[in-house]
Amino acid sequence: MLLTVTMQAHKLKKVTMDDIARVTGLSKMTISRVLRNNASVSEATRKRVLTATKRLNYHVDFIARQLRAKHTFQLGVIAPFRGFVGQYYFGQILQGIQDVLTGTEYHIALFDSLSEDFNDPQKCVNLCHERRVGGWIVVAPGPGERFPRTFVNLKMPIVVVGSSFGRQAISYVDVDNYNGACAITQHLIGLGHTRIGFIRGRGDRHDAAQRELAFRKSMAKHDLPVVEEWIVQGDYEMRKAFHLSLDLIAKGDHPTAIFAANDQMAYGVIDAARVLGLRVPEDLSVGGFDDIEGSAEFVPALTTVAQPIADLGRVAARYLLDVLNKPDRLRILHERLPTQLVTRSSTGPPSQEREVLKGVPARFRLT
Amino acid sequence: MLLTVTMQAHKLKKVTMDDIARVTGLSKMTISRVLRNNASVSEATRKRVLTATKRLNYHVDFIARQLRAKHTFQLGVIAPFRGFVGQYYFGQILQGIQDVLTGTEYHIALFDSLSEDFNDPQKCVNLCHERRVGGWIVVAPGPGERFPRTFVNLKMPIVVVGSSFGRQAISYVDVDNYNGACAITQHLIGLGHTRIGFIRGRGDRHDAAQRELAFRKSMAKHDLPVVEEWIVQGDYEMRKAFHLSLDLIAKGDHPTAIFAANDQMAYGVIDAARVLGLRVPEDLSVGGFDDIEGSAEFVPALTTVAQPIADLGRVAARYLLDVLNKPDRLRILHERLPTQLVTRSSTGPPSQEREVLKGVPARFRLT
DNA sequence: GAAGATGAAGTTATCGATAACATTTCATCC
DNA sequence: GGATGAAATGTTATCGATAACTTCATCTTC
Repeated sequence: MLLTVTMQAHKLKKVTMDDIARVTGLSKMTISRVLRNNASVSEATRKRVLTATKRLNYHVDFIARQLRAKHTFQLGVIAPFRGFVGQYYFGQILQGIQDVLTGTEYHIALFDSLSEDFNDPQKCVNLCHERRVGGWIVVAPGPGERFPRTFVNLKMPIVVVGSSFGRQAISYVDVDNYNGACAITQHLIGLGHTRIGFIRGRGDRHDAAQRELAFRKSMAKHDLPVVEEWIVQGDYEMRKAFHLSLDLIAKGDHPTAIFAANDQMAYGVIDAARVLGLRVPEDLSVGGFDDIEGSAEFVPALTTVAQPIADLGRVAARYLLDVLNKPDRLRILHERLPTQLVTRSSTGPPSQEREVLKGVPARFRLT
Repeated sequence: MLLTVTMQAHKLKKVTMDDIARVTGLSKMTISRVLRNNASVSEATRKRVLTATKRLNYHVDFIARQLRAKHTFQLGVIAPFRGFVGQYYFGQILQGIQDVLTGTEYHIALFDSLSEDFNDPQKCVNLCHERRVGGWIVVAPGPGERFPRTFVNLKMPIVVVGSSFGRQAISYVDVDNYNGACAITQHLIGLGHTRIGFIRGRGDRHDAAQRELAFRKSMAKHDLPVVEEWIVQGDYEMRKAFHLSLDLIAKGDHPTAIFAANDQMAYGVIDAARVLGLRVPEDLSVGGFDDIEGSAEFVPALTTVAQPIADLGRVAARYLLDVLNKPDRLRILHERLPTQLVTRSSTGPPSQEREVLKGVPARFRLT
């Protein structure tokens, strides 16, 4: 339904500083001084100006101010819209960024990293020059994305969140995936598990690789064998992990513990275990990574690795504001925030009895 | 780790039109005409200008252009960061908006509706005046939020997504919650169910109310009794629905079908059924609403109501661009996009046997 | 009481692009 | 060949705020 209303739309005859100047009999500059609150103005005129400002309903025009300041008081946040925005992880980062920006004059401009604007090198350069944001926060870029490097070349302040770029001259903040994954693997080993499976995250992701590496190293450190067919390729989604786990568990000889590279997949594993009649953690311990919303209330409550996701956003935003305030020197930030092992009820010592059976209950066994 | 590199940071000595004009021996205005591609310029000068433009690596300054155009070529998207951004629903809407904006000069500025900027009336007016966005898209405002009205009063182009504002002079796009909920209720009734439970969405949400109303009316239309203790208050989250369902089903006398007001809650219901040993759909049919990612692959595949969520964003963005292009008349948009019933395997005819038993298997029964 | 310091304003130029108007050029037509 | 007008280009003013400089009055200080 589309009503056409006869009505003057949004026609701004904006009140400007000139108007205030005329009304008060002062000069435009004095008005500016009062409003910016930064130079010597007598108390009397200050009052006079503020009164007029209120009476005429004056508001600064940011665009004009920006033209002088030469940037827009915005931070550009670049994230992959498809499959990422709309996830808990992204929401938390955004929240963290906003936390820092609240109370400053800065706001968020949001861009889709999957759009042509970033993947066509020419367009990318244009965008970067034309949209005069103060700095860029790139969220979870894949390893194939080249635009962060372009931005650096153009001398734009930039910080990457949730992907490490090694020792390159690109700033980043990430969580410490490696040590987090070590912690949970060692937790499982400490409980007495020797037969541990691993469900990988998306193949193209840096964090997935880190978590796997940590798993392997931790196993090796304790002289435990890594069974290659118990390491399967997931995609960070619950469904895939569910089906993978059905296969994995249904094999006569299955692990007593599974470390899924994120919580979503851990849910899938538990779901599969339940379908096959295995109890968690008595028959199968399951560990996750992320500690997403709901993992604490999940039944069974999930043992996982908590990431300070919102802090990623906070650190990134603070870094950029800092760079913008002191643009004389460009500091490069390489930071990995510590994670924390959260022990709940989805993991426990392996049941000796089950270990002997080495398989699913007979009624579920594939023949 | 914070390295301090001695390096000149982002110091723009921008190339301007004046530079191009000087180099080519033309006037600034001609340069502008070539670049904006809109007036008569000879092919020769056009080439000359474009060459120089490339050679000097010139890029328009959006801020300056904005100052003349009197707006920022941005659409302001306002959404509740806490608990909403980071959800599938939000991601889809954003994607839809971006779809429309891609190829235009417009970009997205993102604001948190929960921040003081919008809830303090004074700050809200300031923000609205100062950030010169072309128009505002307000995503899923609660019924208590007053700022959409403020924006309308200030004559700002605005459109609300995912909440209806009745016949007020505020534009909105929403899905047709009412008819969608009717469809799935009738589907259950059509299968032969007469004992149907309902799990409500969040109490303060308009869509939750609509879905409940539709459920009640549909039941009444078929002369079926609405059992009040089978209508329980959920919160759109899986966990709550899980626990509510445990209680609901564990009562000796339980419904043969449950309509959960969204898919997340439907998952919770199914989970509870599984824990209590009920088969879905043989012992309990479960219907959802939303058709979120994963509902098709869920086991059992979920019968639900598909919403064209991304279309909400598309319609909203298109409406705003339209208003901005023809600002002479303000059109008011009231649109409810149709939903579609998706029949999958989580619903089926009630089992006669179960109906007689009217309860959970004896071993689970509370005594 | 004169020189200099301080405070409170005003003036001018500028950020970079573009609308509105003005001018020049040149082809076309009776 | 002079009138006509469209095409191609130039000039000026403007968007709104602010930095940098200037002016003027008042206040110190020896």
